[in-house]
Amino acid sequence: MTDASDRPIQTARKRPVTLRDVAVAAGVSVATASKALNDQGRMTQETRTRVRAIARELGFRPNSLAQSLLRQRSFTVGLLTNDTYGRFSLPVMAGVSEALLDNGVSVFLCNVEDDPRLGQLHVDAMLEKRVDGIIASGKRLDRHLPVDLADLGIPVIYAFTEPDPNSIAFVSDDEGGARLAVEHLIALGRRRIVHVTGPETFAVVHQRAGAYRAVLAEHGLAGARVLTGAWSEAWGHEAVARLFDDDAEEAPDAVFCGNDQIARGVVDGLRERGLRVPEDVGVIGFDNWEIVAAATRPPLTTVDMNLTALGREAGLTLLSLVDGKPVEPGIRKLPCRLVVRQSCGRPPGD
Amino acid sequence: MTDASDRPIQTARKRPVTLRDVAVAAGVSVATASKALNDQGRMTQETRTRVRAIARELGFRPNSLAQSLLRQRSFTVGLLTNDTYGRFSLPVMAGVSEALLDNGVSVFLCNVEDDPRLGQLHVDAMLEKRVDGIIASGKRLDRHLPVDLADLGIPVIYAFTEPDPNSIAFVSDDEGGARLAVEHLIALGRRRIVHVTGPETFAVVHQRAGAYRAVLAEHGLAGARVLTGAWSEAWGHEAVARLFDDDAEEAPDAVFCGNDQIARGVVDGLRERGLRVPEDVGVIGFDNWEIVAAATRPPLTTVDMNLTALGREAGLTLLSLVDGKPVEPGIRKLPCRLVVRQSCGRPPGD
DNA sequence: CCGATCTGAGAAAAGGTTTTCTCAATCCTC
DNA sequence: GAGGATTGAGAAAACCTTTTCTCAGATCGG
Repeated sequence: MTDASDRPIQTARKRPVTLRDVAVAAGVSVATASKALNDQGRMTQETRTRVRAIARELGFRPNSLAQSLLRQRSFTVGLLTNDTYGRFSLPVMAGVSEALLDNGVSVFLCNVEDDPRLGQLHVDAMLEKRVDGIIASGKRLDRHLPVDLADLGIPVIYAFTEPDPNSIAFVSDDEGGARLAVEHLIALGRRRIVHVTGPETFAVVHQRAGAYRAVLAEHGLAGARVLTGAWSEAWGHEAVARLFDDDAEEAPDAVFCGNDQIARGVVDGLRERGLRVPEDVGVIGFDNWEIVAAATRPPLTTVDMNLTALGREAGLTLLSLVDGKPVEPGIRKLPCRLVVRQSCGRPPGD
Repeated sequence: MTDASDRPIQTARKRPVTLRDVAVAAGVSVATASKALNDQGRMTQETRTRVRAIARELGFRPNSLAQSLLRQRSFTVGLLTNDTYGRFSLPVMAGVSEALLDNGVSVFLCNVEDDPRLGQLHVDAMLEKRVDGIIASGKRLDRHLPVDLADLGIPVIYAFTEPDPNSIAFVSDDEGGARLAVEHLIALGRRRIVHVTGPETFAVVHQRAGAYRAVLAEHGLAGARVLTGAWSEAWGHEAVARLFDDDAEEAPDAVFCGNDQIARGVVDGLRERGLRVPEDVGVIGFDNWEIVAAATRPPLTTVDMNLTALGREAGLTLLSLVDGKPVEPGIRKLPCRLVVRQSCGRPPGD
């Protein structure tokens, strides 16, 4: 077999066309070419259009490396997260990306797991690449990323993760979300509502449980009951056993769950006991994780934390900061949204 | 209330330390400073260590924009995907990122959905940022991204998505994966194995079904049966009804499912019929989507497509290409891996 | 002690773009 | 027609780093 040197082999990239090439082709100086393309400086309309036509023809793309070097601005930001499976940070990322794309800003995604060494590595890489700012995100509202982002010399925004003191952060309003859920159940006529949620080591567990108790109290309902466990289907399943096995006459008529997986376990557990959802027991989840919420039978009514909107706000705020506009430090809570499906029954008047 | 100008407000980023600053502080020229830091050129050891000490002291970080401009290499690549929820592309991304981080390369993540306009926008942005190369990924092996990546002038690698002709691609070996699954079931003594999978519009459905039939034939087993439907739990559930309602004496003793969600639906359906998994029926999934596979009761035995390894290979190959090394075009199939949990029973001798 | 070699370090160019400054030519006004 | 204003366009500096070239002084061999 001879050397198949005619076979197409991927290699050799062509030299990109520079402003100089355009200038030469148009018979003007690079300065004039630059001004023609940027609508700057003074020249005849003829020159301007000629340069532009040639630039288009040659497929000229300004080298953003050179621009960045000059402008001291890279039009690049870093998104740091420890949420490997993207459960929370991908929606945030979608929002950030959406907000920034329109401004010509690209996003470096860096997953640091929970490894400080990896975190430092990524932060160093971002700093060297001269990102204009950093958005820190995560999988938990009450845990720090394994890196210190203070005094980096560039703006930092926290989105859905534990912020540094005196920084700017966007988080979901978990109390508000819990209120939405419980008030929805009450509006549907449920009276014996229990709360099955995650481990007590999570701050949101307390926030939501507090709101749950407060709403019950506001409506004169006694018998608040909070069961904490894992964030898993198995725990939802087990919680049903605990709730419905002892005294059936006082059994709950609704379960407010700390996430959709627990809710799914609860629904499955109820069905195995011959209890109908939503006729006998209403179930409401949290997170609106489509893949779980929509696959549950019946599909879950749940609370959506609006993570994409949160990411969008974070992105826009970061841009303000990069532009030098002052922004008050503090934690902004963004409202949640109720997504009504079928696991609680139809709302009245619907 | 007076103007609280003493309140800490995020603004004003400090000017980064440049090589010039280091040189001045060390009393040498920038050329010498550069050489000192890069172990180049000739100078006394004393000068070298002094410059380095000062650089460290000042927290000097070379501006990678300037380096990139000079080296014609940005140490940046783009990862293009249309997999919004990251089901497939996040593991790929993890592998890519892992392979590149060690080489000082950062990754722009760009989600283009299925929108050609968005795709073009992202590709243009990447080209302007002078990425060294692009990795195209997706949620489906037999669909193109909504962008044309040919003739971009930079290397492109396809990972878990439909490649252009004559390009370089890494995909999972779905036939091999299916063989693993069916042979596993046969090794466990199952004889009446059916295949419940996704829509016929997917190429992988045919590939896997073909391998399934082939393995049955190789073992002298007749009665191959393929049921196609949606990639959903609901379909798995419904398939069980079709399979187990008609003639119970010839009911299957194993179900090979096209993905973990279908498998989950099958397991649930079987339980509702009083059939035990794995004692009465073995069930095997595909994808090894932890969140589904591990939450199923019993946990699913399933096929893992090794997407992270696939991403790593893609990343390393892209680097070779960027370094100018020639790489043969073609499609590389990477082997799948069987993940044994409990839904098929314990393998003999285990 | 003189020419050749070696050593340490700086000057300058390059990479691509933007912006300010400069300058020659043209136009206007009186 | 002379002086000033205006216009079109180019030269050069700046952004920051790397690398090649140059050069003065020191060292060495004879």
